[in-house]
Amino acid sequence: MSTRLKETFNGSAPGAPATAGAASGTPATTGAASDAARRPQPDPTPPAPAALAAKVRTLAPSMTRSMQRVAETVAADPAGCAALTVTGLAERTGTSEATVVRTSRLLGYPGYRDLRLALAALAAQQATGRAPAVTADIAVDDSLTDVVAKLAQEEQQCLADTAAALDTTQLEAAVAALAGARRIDVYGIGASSLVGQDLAQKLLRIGLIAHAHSDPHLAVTNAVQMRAGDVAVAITHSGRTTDVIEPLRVAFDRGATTIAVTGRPDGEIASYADHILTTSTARESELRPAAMSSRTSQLLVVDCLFVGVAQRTYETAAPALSASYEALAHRHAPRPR
Amino acid sequence: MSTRLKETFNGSAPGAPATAGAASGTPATTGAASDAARRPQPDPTPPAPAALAAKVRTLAPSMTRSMQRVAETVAADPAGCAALTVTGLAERTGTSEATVVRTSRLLGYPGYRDLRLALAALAAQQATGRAPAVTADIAVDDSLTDVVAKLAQEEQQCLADTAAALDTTQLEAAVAALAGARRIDVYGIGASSLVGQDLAQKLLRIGLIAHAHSDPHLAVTNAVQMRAGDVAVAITHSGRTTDVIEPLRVAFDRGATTIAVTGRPDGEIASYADHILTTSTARESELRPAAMSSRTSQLLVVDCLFVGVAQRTYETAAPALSASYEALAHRHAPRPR
DNA sequence: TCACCTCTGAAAAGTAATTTCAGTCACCCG
DNA sequence: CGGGTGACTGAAATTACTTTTCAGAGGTGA
Repeated sequence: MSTRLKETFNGSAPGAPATAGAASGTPATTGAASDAARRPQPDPTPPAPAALAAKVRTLAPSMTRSMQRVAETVAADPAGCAALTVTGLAERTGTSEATVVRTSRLLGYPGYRDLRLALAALAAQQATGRAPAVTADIAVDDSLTDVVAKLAQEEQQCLADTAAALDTTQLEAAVAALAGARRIDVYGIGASSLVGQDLAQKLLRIGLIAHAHSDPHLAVTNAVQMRAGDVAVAITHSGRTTDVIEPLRVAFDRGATTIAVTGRPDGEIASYADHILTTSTARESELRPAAMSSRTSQLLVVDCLFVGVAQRTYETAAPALSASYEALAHRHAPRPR
Repeated sequence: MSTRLKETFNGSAPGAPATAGAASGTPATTGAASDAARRPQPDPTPPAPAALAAKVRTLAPSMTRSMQRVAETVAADPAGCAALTVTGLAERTGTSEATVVRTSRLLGYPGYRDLRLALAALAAQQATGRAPAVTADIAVDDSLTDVVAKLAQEEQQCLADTAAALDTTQLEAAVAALAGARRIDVYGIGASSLVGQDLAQKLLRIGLIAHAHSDPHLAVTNAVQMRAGDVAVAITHSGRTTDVIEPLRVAFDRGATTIAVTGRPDGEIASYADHILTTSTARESELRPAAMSSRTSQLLVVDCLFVGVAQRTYETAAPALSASYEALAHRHAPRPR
């Protein structure tokens, strides 16, 4: 059958011998025209996406021995072959460049370049497909690559859980209280102390009077000063950290509005909280103590509080934000490069 | 291979006195000298797999305008760009072939050919992967429900980007250094200070001697005491916070092993870091300053460091972890219910 | 304003892909 | 059994694409 294409692909009819440049652009002779006309489809298949192995099997019978070698090599190790040039692949399969190109054509690509691209794509698909859920606990002998993947995965899950479980009504109330507060105290101990400082830093940045306390004694001392119109925020994952509950109780008794950010909305701390924001907890393992996921979760809640407050005090918050940015500029070395 | 590329920017190597040196290093410090001597490796970046969008964001600030155009085009439409030749992409972005090649290099590939391969791979992943994830900026009039959803979404993305872009080799080296450290100093200012404290807290928990400094003067004072066998960690998103660079430089000069956790691996801080861990940067908007995403990213890196160290010192870490847990038990109110 | 320095793209140089072409081999027919 | 025929193959020539070089444009600081 004439389908046995004359190696040449574009309409360079044998009519014009040698013929340098003219080939592509020239409208051409009758011979070329009819050739083009009779070239309905070089190959009915569009650049195959990922069903390459199947295609190789289908087409194998119509291939010559050398071409089969190329096709099989390619199907067996897409990733490896994608890294090779024509010459490289020719060598690896013990054939010539011409054969590689011919194989590429037979498989439905315009040339080797495109086969190579498809190979890279295929390799990527295989790679992602082969990476199933990494839900397993982090083990002592996990590679660092695994550790990174698992940690990222777990924290992402934690964020999703927290967002889904967060009570918008409570959040709304908490934001309103913060936005109108005369002064804000934040209580947190240990890991939660950092979250508290983060909140206080952010609120300060938009012009609110906020202070984070991690010293239980000082916290209580300060709490005594609180009164109606003030807001106290307590952050504790367990919901029963006495050193944090105590100042919140004091502030509550003094008439301040109290907010609890906790993973145990039924804990003792709930008794003294006007608004409760629940953080979620991920499974924890030996190497991944609760502190990690609770922190992630708490920070998301804190960010939500901050953005909410910033929205409601936009008139003052926006200028304050850019001002604090400007003020820090000179603490940085001159632009590199 | 033999083609020793000429235009190689390899400015990535901090030592290159050509550009960076002229600009910032002019004051002629001892740092520059020891720096050149101890320069770790020419290009720490392996061909990124799929973290391309993140990488573009990270590197964008250090790119010229035309390069940014190329990088953005490529990040926005990997599939489309994979089909283009250098010339095609140059035309599409209104630049020249040279610029496209330069951009490819900056992104960590040997040349355009390889970037194109990676693009094809990325496109394939995206195609099989999930929906494009629509992330609009947070607006002033968004409802709190929207705010929660958007924040959670963005932080998740940030985690994924960070994990994908994290250089395992660097991480491995950093973990090894920390695990064997005689003492560990952590430098961080502002928002990064909290991350630093988090790291120090965690390391303390597993029996290492770690201290976080947020006072620049005290940090330098402490850095002077560092010597070989000690490890200094600096955390700065911008990579050019002088108050953090300074103590790291001092520790570096004293012979300590230095680690930088930064969003700008090409920043000045790179000159004094034996190991660089790159955090990724999310788009930032007015209501969501860079601090938020950088913090999320930094914390993931810190967690990875911690888990890595805990694995390598498991014999002592495991008992230490449970011991600290026990020790805190009495600070909690009796179990509710 | 001038000197300097970086960025940029046009074009040269180089590398990889494609096509040509002639040699080889197997098969088939006389 | 021998000669002819046609298909397969790889070396070499050609073409397409990529990379490097280089000089001018545009900006910046003195």
